[in-house]
Amino acid sequence: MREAATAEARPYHHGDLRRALVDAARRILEGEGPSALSLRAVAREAGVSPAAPYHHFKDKGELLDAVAHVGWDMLGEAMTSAKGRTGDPAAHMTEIGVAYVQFSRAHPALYRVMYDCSRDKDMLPEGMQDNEDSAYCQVRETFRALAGPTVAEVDIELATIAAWCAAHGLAEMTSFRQFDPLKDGLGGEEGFLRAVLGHLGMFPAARAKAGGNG
Amino acid sequence: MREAATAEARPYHHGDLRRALVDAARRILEGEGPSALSLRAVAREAGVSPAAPYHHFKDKGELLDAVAHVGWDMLGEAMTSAKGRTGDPAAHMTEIGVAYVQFSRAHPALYRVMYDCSRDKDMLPEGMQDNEDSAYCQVRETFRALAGPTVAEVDIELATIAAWCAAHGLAEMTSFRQFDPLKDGLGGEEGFLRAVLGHLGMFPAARAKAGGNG
DNA sequence: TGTACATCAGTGAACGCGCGTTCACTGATGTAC
DNA sequence: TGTACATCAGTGAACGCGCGTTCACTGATGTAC
Repeated sequence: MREAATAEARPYHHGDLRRALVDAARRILEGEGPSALSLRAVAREAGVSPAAPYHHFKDKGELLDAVAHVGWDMLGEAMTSAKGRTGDPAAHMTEIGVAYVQFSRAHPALYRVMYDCSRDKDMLPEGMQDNEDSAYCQVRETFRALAGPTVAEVDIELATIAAWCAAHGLAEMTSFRQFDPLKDGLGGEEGFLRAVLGHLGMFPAARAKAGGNG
Repeated sequence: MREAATAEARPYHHGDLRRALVDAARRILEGEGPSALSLRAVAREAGVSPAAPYHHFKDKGELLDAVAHVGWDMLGEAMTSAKGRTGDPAAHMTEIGVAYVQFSRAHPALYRVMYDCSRDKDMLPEGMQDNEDSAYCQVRETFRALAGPTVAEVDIELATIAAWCAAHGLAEMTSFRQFDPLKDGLGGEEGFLRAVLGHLGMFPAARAKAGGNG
């Protein structure tokens, strides 16, 4: 709000334009989707000239990277708190999976940007890298805790990838309207998510909750 | 080739411009990726004026839809022939899954367009619709054959969705370079695909082939 | 078989648009002495 | 405490670009008689 285009008496120096630009970009994503996210539109939304962003970002790509970074932070936090919401370790993976898809549903345009940024470079997005605190590592450590010491490292890695693929696929599919009747029959979207995850083998608790059939 | 920009003695009337435009679009996708796919570029590639496509397509979107249509046809065929390549019904799902991901790897830009076309409309892409011959129905019928008559319809539907999500997620993840070492350790990309699918529960034959661990 | 004419499928120039980026500039801030 | 000056972070106009689409047009084709 403070950074909106209607900046009445903003001083010449903004103070925190970098952050304001990232926020403006997010607002545009929420409101108009990824195709509206131009550098000029971001500057406009932040109430600043089209050249101003260049004092904070090398080019458009660098701004997008910053936006994606915020997105991965948000997703990581959503996953962490979903995990903390249940005391049952066996349910951790399912809760993380549900939280992942729900994040993508709540911020579809941001979610798109998070992957698009890295796809062009054929590089893993930030949240999937082997950093200390990445979202991906969170999933892997959850698997490791569930697996115990006898399971081979490569299998933990593969299970993590498999779960990630499933969640990402579900995140992209869930938006399609044709699934609405099915969702209604399963108690809403969350019921649908748990039912699908229950069929995926990585999410045993979801399977139980969804009725144990299949 | 015949429709390429170097059209020496093409007659005034093209004869089959509609098809030539779709082919040109596919050539652009293969060579330069989705971001290069403008209506003008397609016309250029087909050796025709920028206005010519409007005699065959209402607008750019309609051309893209036609390109996506071809893509879904190709994918459906790839899945059918993968299924036919093994006599073991238990392996059908896995072979279809591998074929799916391999198609996306062979035609990454086309694959993107196939989904992008429908995402904007929040509608299922063609290949996922409940048509007689859609790729999606092919998967569902494969599940139905494996499941037998006691399994509830909704579970067949959910299993189909789950498998589709997993395959789509894997298709999008497999391109990331960071997985290359893992692929090398698993006998190349196909080994990697089978190993990940083997962790996904929908693909029991892959699990067996990948070593049965996990 | 010839001819008039409607229709089809192209051309090429032009429209307005928004984009990413650069430029010379200027106002504000911070620092050395 | 003042002052000179370097640096920082903005401005606003302009650049060239490629885009989707429209327009009046024209060449080629097909058809009725």
